[in-house]
Amino acid sequence: MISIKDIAKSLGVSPSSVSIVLNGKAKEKRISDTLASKIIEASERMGYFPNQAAVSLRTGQSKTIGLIVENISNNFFSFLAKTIEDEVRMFGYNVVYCSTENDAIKGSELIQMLYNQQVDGYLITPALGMEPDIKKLVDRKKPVVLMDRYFETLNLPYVLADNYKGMRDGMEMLIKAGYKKVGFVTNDLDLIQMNEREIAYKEVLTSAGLLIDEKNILRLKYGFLKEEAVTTISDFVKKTDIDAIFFATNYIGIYGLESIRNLKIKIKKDLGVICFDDHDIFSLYTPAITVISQPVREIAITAVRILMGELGLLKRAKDLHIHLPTELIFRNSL
Amino acid sequence: MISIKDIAKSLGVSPSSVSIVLNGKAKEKRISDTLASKIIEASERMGYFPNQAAVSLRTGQSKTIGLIVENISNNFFSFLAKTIEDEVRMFGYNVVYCSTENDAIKGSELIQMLYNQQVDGYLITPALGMEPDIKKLVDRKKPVVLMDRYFETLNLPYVLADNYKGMRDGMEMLIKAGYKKVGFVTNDLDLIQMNEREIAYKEVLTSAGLLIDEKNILRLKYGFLKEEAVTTISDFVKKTDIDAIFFATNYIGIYGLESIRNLKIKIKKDLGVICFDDHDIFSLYTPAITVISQPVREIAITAVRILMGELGLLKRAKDLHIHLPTELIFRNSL
DNA sequence: CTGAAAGCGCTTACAG
DNA sequence: CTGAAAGCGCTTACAG
Repeated sequence: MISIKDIAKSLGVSPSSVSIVLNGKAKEKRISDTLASKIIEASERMGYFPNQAAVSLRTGQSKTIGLIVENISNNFFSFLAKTIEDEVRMFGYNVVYCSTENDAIKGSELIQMLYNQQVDGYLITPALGMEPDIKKLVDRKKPVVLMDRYFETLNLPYVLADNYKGMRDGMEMLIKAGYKKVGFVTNDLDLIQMNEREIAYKEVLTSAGLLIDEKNILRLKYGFLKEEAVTTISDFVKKTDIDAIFFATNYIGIYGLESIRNLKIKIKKDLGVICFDDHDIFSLYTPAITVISQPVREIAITAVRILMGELGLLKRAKDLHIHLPTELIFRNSL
Repeated sequence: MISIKDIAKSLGVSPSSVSIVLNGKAKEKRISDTLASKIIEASERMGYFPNQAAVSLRTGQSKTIGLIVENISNNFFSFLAKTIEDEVRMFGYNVVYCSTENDAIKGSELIQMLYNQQVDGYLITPALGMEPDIKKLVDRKKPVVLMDRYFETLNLPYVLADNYKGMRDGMEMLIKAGYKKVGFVTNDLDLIQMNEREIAYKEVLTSAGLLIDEKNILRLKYGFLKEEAVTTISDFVKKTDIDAIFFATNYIGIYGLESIRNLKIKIKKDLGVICFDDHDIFSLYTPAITVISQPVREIAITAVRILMGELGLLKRAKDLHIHLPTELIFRNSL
């Protein structure tokens, strides 16, 4: 590994001059143009690249972002991860990813690990219970941007879909289409984005003059295996008399499609189906499933932009609490 | 941030003793038990965590693995990433991910970036043309394990599915089921795993006494947008008289299903369908699609095990060229 | 059994 | 306009 010292020695100048020039501060520090160009030429010829560990130790900047998601293998999060990667790369940043699996203990360890690694900023889709650890980060002046969900008690930047409005859109369309008994299948996590969807579900029912029947709401245990989930949804559909079903997330919707298929129920004719969050499966399924699509790409881009603002690489955003509009994609399931 | 010096000062001992104890070398360096336990107690009480940048600079070990995939947002790779994350975490490692998008120029930059970041080891699904950059890594004594594909000219550890055998299995089943004109839709990347699939496709045809008709092979341009791919496959199906179609990857298969649906062709009755690599969509589709499933989890686990061997954290593997068996999952499309 | 010192590669305040 | 020196936080060879 060739170092600044090597370049300095080969040119008979001091390492500090080399450092200054390579950091683009030649003008500022009034290094002569001749010396500057000699240094640049030599560094290229010798194939010099800075040792990030040394830079990091010295400056406290690692040029690395920590990305904490629920599960990197999940569609939504891996797509988020890809956009984040592309966006931060434009600022010269790498990203370290971690999956919490919605476990606060694990999330806490991951934050500690990223902290030790000296990551410069954090993009987090927090699990319930990670609040204190995230607060600690903020206390230590680390920039944090939350995605997909947030804590009402923590005044932090966040970016997510407008879950309330998106859910309202979907529900209103169901009501307008004449459905009267809409089932809702969600998970049992007390996360803000899920809660907002549920609130909208209930509000639309109420304002349409329909009753909220708790029996029509199914809360799937998070961490259910596929088979358990599919069976539970089947049982739920069988024992209620709903005429439409709203799946609160795409993975729940995928399980739900399997349940419905197993029950040999005809989608649209026997049961209207709609899902929050799109997925390749939904457009390919027969019939294609109507969804509320989340602006995943925009969530990632916006979160990165805010984070770069906090890191001083971009103008600081004024608005730090962002709800991005969802899109109702009408297909063939209602 | 509290440092080793702070602990040393608070205890009135030297920083070296603290370092030795915290690295578990108390016995080896014959530090007294009393001092050792005092140091451990203090470090916990004060909430000490090592600054990884400093450790990295000093030891040359960053405790970070570089993961280079084709595209982190793709199902196969994000699942790979999740397993890798879990596996390396057990050794105290983090992982930085990058997507090449099958672009060698980008891949080259990413490798340089990871190298500067001082990652300890590399897990790479290489794009065509990354050979020289990977070779440079090896020359610099960096452990590298290739996944999903490899270079025949580079004697490096690799782990992938047994593409040849998997494809044979699928083709033999098609032949046995009586199909005579099997179409093959692949991409135009000259990657080893794709080549092996094509070789097996041709060999089975030949040994079944059937002709290889180049018109029955479609090579989709990598980077095709969804619409282009769907249309191209539709045109291909229309102008050939194939009785079955073998999709060479899951994303091609997903496009293909859409093409077939657009053409209003009946799967199984009019056209047998099989795909290399499974996906949620295939089991949910009507009819469910028969696939050759890759052992993604095992690929990740094995690759990590080999890498940890190279890093000296595990017994070094003897066998460094691993072809893992695929599984034929028979469903309803033939 | 323990401490002082050197050094990993870099940046920056300071001196000239 | 340029260089020598200090120091980021750690580890390790060396001295005692």
